[in-house]
Amino acid sequence: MARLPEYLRALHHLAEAGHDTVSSEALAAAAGVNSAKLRKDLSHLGSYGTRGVGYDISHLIAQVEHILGLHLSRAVALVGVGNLGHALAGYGGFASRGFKIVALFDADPTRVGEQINGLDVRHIDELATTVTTERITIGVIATPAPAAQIVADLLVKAGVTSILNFAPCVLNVPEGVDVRKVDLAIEMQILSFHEHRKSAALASGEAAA
Amino acid sequence: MARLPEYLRALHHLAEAGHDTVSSEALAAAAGVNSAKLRKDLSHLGSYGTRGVGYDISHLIAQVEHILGLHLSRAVALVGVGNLGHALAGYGGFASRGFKIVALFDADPTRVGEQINGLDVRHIDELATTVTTERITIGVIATPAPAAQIVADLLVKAGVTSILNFAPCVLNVPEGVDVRKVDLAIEMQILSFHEHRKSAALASGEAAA
DNA sequence: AACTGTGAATTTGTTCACAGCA
DNA sequence: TGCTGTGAACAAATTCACAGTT
Repeated sequence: MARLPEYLRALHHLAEAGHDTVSSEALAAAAGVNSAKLRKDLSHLGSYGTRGVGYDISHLIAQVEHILGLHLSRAVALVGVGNLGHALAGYGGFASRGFKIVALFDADPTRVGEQINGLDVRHIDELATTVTTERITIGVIATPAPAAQIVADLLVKAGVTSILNFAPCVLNVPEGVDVRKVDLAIEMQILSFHEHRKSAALASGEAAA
Repeated sequence: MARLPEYLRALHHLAEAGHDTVSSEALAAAAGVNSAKLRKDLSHLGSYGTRGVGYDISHLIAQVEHILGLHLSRAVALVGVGNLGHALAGYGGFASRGFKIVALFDADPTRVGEQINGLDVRHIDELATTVTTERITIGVIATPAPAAQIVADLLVKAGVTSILNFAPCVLNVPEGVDVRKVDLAIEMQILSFHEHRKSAALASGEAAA
């Protein structure tokens, strides 16, 4: 379930604040969801709550991390160390939440050899070998759109089975490979849409209000 | 509808490739969705297709851009020019798709005055004034989590009605303010979940296969 | 008394399948 | 004939509401 990571973040936050247990109501508020939905989600992992009390935070954290496979710490390769890729390579949020970027690649020879956060940028020709030797299973694509499909094919061929795609394009991958897409311009456009609706509603005199 | 931006991107791509019209089947493939879903989505904007032919690309682009409010070009403020904020400020994908970051803010005085992409980083104390004078309606939060709610409150108070939040936390905002969240670590954790499921399926001998 | 877990009701979203138009 | 637009069927997700446990 795609909401478990959000619950996990909220749980860690509560644990750091010194709490031992939490009710579905409180956890739902911290995660920004409805409490019934949260209970239903958690009940799918098994019954880890106590009626009248709530959920044991550290126990629930362990359960959720196990479901998400975060006890295993998977190796990640990042391809494309341009503007965004550079920031992702240096982003502390990955390491602190269980992911380790173990290799950086770029097609531009002038970038190869550069060091970012203690990692050398390697040429993309080395991708296949490195993915194998470092046992990389997750790839992050932060290249321009025209290169993204080529990189995706390389990653898949090398054995990567999950891809996080920041390039603004749809990737074609074989069955069994998971792709998640993050398109920053699309996020902005969705906000623009809401802005547009709001100003239109105002202009038309809020007849419904 | 949240899929329109994806259709728009695909349409622009087709237009650049020299196409004039496109069928729902082809456009759906380019956008990575089912063709019936695409037709239903587009039919909500009105009937802009021609039976037997398909959709006129440039006409449809104009319609979709209008629905999304992209003909208006809204001003954007970015708060937090750390690692990620820096990359976002320099990200070409915003400008090329109709958004203009017009102001950068940070709380750290050592960063104030720095220039990124021709924009001065201002101190967050100037946020309220700048948002008003520059008519900013969209705010991007790229601060650490503990600062995000404070920044969100500042933005809302200054008149911003849409927020794109990159900080790993839930924001509380009043009714009428839209928030979209992008959490990079959560994206990775969702991939980790799929990886975990796949390796579990393999280990248990793929009894279903 | 407080809170979980869950059937049932409801809403929302997706896909099918085809009538009807160019 | 090729393709859109859409009613109807289907599927999924969400929320309600409350029985049951601690």
